[in-house]
Amino acid sequence: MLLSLTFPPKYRHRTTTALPPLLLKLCFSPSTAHQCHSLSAEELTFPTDPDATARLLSNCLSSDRHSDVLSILRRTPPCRAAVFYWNNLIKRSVSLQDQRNALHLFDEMRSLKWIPDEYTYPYVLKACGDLSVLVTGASVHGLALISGFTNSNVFVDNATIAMYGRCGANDKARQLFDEMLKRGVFDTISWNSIISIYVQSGDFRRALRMFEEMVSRGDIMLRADAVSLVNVLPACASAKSWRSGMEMHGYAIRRGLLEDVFVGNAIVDMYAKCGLMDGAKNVFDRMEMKDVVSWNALVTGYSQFGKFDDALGLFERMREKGIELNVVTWSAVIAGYAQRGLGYEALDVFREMIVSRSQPNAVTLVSVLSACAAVGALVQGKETHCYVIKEFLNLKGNDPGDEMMVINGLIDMYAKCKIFGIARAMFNSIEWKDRSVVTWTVMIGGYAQHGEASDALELFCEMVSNKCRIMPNGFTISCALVACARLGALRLGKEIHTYALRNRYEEAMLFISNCLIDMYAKSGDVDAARAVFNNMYHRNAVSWTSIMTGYGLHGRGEEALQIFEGMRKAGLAVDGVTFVVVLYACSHSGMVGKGLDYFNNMRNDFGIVPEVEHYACMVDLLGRAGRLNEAMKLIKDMPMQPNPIIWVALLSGCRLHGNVEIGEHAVNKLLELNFENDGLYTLLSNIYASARRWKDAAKIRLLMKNSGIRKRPGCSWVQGKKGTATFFVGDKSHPMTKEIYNLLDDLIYRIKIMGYVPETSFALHDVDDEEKGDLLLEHSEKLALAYGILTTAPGLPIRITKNLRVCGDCHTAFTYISRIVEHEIILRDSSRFHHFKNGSCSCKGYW
DNA sequence: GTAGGGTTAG
Repeated sequence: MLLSLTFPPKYRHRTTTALPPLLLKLCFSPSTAHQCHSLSAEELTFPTDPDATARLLSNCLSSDRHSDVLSILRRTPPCRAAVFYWNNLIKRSVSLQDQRNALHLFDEMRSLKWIPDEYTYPYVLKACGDLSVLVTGASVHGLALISGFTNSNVFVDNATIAMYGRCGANDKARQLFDEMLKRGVFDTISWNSIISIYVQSGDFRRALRMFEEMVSRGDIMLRADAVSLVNVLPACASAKSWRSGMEMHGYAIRRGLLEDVFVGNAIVDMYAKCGLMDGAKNVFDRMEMKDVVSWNALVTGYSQFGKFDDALGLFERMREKGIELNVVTWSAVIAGYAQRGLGYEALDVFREMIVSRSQPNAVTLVSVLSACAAVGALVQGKETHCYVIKEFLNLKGNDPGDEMMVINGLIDMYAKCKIFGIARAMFNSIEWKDRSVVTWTVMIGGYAQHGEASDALELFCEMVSNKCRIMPNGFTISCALVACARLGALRLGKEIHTYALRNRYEEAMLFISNCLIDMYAKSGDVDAARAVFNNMYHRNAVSWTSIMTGYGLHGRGEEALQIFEGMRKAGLAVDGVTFVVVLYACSHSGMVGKGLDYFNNMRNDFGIVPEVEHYACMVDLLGRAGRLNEAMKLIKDMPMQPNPIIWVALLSGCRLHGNVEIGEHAVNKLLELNFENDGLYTLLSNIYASARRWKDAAKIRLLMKNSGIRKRPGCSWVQGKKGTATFFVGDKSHPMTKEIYNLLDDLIYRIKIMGYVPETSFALHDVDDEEKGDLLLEHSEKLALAYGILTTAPGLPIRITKNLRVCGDCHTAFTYISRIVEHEIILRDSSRFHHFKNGSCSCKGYW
């Protein structure tokens, strides 16, 4: 129909039955001729005059009627002169990012017996490269080879190299490049292509070497141009080789290439990524032509090297100057806030972005979600989820990888807001094949960090099982180790340690090792933690503080302080966190004098102002040592408002030393702060019970009952040969219950002879002492110990973990029992580790 | 041919 409108009327009644001689000559096969004969009546209006066809094609092309061009080509017998029009259609398709269509056009033209020329191949090869279809690309390469274009036309060869590069066949690309070098037929583009391949595949060193070789050849015909620099500068940036970058900067000045805004931008970016912000700023200031990319490069440089204020200043200047902000600018600022944990500020910027009608993309949304995750802003996170559904997901032209990233961001956000139900449902709804390592990792990490450590490990095991066979990355390993640390899952932690060593996680080894230190220390084996620490190539402040915390946890304060001195000698910056750890180690080791010294001198000697956490450590330290009045005085003299942690620390001290008066004070303060939990009431009730104030203890229990607060049940677990056995108070569900209780009876009988007297105040119940002794017998840690003794080979340590603080009576009983069993008993409670051996405990009373 | 993003440790 269209055709009939565009044809000049004089051709209307001509038919194609009799082809003019020229066209006949150019017909390649009878089949095409046959097609010409089988046109419908309407289509018979097609011009038979080749000149008229050429004019018509030219007209259609110049008036952008591309579908008409195609229709005409389909009806025109193949001819060399008109291949140009096919090329044009293919080129257009490629530039419109419709690579599939480009390949279809190529197929169609060949099936119609047209012969592609030296201009066709580069476009088609580019389409193959963009689609990363190696097999198709190689067959196109083969066609070009038979047709005689390969090895004779530098454009086709360059395009072939680029195609192989995009398909990941770097060796093949290099082979072709080397052949071109041998023949002496190459140009700057050939070099740029091969260098670009190395940059894309992350082989920055080789890319830089190739660039140097290119420049040092001194070939007048082969000059590195703006494209070469723009190609290779990101390699300097990624490899952090600012020396090469500076040489390129010099080269750009010598060759007058700095005027190219792309080159200028690439140099600014190179300096910024190498952390040389002054260099970046200098180049930026001297650039005559700047665009939004120049600004963005500088803004992100400042943001990523901790100079976020400078980044924000630039952002403001951009706005003052009326520079049109693009999605990258907005995203960079949002991400900057999010990374610093300033989630609400990030959300404000996002709101502004929407108001200014900038269209957020995947990167923006991911940053916004990470902002929500950082501050646990569930409502805003859900709003963002709605936005994602309405404005982003299933949008035409979305990159599936981008969609996946946003979904990962959503899962992470829900998990960090502790909405595991939604997070897990989203995770489950993703098809197996679509789940990436990151998808698994955000889910595992979410569980691990927010108290669902066993779910984390279950998922981790599923991920690496034969069913899934997903290779965890460094992040995954770290998350799994965090979960092990939480559970004290030494056995699995060790397995993961071996796995990490076997599978070479070099680039993540700092993180993994730091997690390993923490895992070993929190699983009771601080010496293994120390071994990991000693074997590290690189250590950072976290490594030092982790091993210090480990020693602190185990009451090995002297060693912790030695580590602290080592850290200072190694020239590492000491910060507030370091001092929290130092004071913590002192308090768990009863080193009151040392702790006071450090606390009193930290401001003068290290310039660190004590914050509320440091005061909490001091209250804990004095409280554990029974110096409760001093602790009270410290709280009174604090320059800031005491927070619940301070009062809980004081209350624990009161429990340990039976101080009713100060304990009541602490509880009142906690209630004023609306801090209520089961632990608080249990502590107070314990304090009353130990002072034999049964009525008050009963009152508290009644209060708990009436206000619906239930004491979290004590729960202990022990790692046996056949996995982990868990015990609650009075638990009789274990298959070995009979043996366990028999052994306990026997042990208690024997330690009573040695002088053990049940400390009945720890049984909350208001019953006579004989019966209380029985209730004490049923404490979960005692059950776990008996099970441990029954299932552990003599000489090996028994590792028990308790969810709450260990009970005082159990502590005494364990001390006695450690004299008669051939095991070291390592008990981890919610506060610290106790190593019972030969009738003494490592905590030396400071528990 | 340049700029931005998700998951890890004290």
